[in-house]
Amino acid sequence: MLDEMDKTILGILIEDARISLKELSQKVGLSSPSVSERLRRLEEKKVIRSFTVDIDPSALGYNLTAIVRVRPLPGMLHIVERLIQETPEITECDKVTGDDCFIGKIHFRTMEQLDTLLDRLAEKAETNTSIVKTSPVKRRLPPLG
Amino acid sequence: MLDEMDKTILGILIEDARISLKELSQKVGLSSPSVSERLRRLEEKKVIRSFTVDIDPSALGYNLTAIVRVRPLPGMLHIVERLIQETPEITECDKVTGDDCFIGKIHFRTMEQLDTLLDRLAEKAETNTSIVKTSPVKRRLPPLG
DNA sequence: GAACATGCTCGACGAAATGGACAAGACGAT
DNA sequence: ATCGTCTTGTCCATTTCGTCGAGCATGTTC
Repeated sequence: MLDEMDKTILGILIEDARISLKELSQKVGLSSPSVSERLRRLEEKKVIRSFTVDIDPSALGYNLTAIVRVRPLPGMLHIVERLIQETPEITECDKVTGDDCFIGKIHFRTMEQLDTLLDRLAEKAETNTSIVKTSPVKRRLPPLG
Repeated sequence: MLDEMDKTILGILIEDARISLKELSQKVGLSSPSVSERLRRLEEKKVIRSFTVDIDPSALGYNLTAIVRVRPLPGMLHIVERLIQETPEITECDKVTGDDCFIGKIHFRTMEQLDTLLDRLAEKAETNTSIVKTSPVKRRLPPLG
C-alpha cells in the first residue's frame, strides 16, 4: 500500500511539514513534480489526514493536564458523550471497552478550573481523575514498517 | 503573551500547515514578511513545537487501538518506564498520580500482537487494558482564549 | 511485439519567499 | 514635551520555488 519512498517522505514530513518540495525531493532523490504527485495521492488516500502544527498547550496557559475515566450513570451515556464533546478543554477522548466507558484528556489552568469541569460531569457520571506528572512518551507514530 | 493576530494565525495553521505565507498573510490582513516574522517568533518561543503531518494509523495497518494503565511491581518503576519508551507501538504515555502509574496508548494490528506486547509488560507490572471502540473527540486544541 | 498505463525527468514560466531599507507607534528617561 | 529606541510593520528587488506540459523508460496485458 505504501512503498519505501512514501514512508521516507512521511518520515521527513513528520519532522517538518513546511519543508519545501524542492528540499524534500532532494532528500529523497526524486524530482519535485514526482514528490508533489506522491503528496497529492497520500492526501487523496487519506494516509495524510492533514498538515498541522503542534502547539504547546502550556504556551496557551494550560499548565496542567489530567486523564479522566468516565463511567456514565444508567441512561446517561449519550448525554455524557455530548457533554464531553462540548467541553473544549477535553482535547481527546476515546470510547472504550471495560468498566470505564470514556477515557479523555483534559487541559486546564488551575485546580479550581478542573473542579468546575469535573463538577459538570459529576451529575451524570462517575469519574476517576489522574493528574499528569510527566509524559515519558510524547506523541509519536507507530513503526512505519 | 499571544495577541489576537497570533491566535488567528495558529488557528489557520492547525487546519493547514502547508498554506503559503502569501495566502496566510492575505487571510489575516498582514504582509507576508510580518507573518513570516511572527511564525519565526512563535517557533522561537516554542509556542509552535513543530510543523507536522497527521497520519492515519490505520493507513499503516494499525487498525486497532487500546489504552493501557500500567502499575509497575515494587522496584520496577524505572525498568517499566524504559520498556514503555522502547515499545514503538506505544505512541503516547503519561506518568500520572493515583493508583495507576502510567497511562498509554497502543496501536496494533491483531489481538495476537496486543497479547505479545502486553506479555512483555506483565512480568514487571500489572496492566489494565481497554480497547478503543470509537473516538468521540479527535485530537484538538483547548480554547486559544 | 504492439498498445497502454504508470511513474519518472526536464525545462520554462509564473508565483511565492526572502532580505534590506525604511516608516509609524509605544514607551522611558531626561 | 522631546529625544532615543524598541517593536512591528510595509514596500520593493532579488532569489528561490512550484507547476505545467512534453517526452521517456519500464512493466503489463492481450
